Amino acid sequence: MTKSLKNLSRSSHDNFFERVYEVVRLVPEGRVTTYGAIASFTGSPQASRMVGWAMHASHLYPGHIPAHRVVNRKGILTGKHHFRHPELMQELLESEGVLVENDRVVEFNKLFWDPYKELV
DNA sequence: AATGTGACATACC
DNA sequence: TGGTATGCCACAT
Repeated sequence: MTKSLKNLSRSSHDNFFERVYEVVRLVPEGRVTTYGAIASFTGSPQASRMVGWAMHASHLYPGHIPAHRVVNRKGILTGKHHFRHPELMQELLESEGVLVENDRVVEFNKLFWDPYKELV
């Protein structure tokens, strides 16, 4: 993908992105959440693509954003190719105790961290 | 200024 | 069951 994203580094005013990052940062180790859940929770239920976009740009933002804990609604590691190397996402997850099999989080239903349920 | 393109999700053929 | 269309929003062209 050809997007340099360099301009994002100046966007300290990006509410949407920041709210996304805020939620992602709250995901505990050993748990995972989804693009859709974050989109809903941040007020734009249909902006899940933007959450993916935010993850892609997350390395340009201050602080640590555990982008590897965000998967799609089936628990598939759709974003793995955007890490430094394709297996890093899985490695990070497994280092937290999240097992991954065929690019899918094992027991995704149990490990799913729903902001609505957890952040009341 | 307008159009295309996504680490997605849903609704509807 | 499976492809297509669309919403969302930022960025590239």
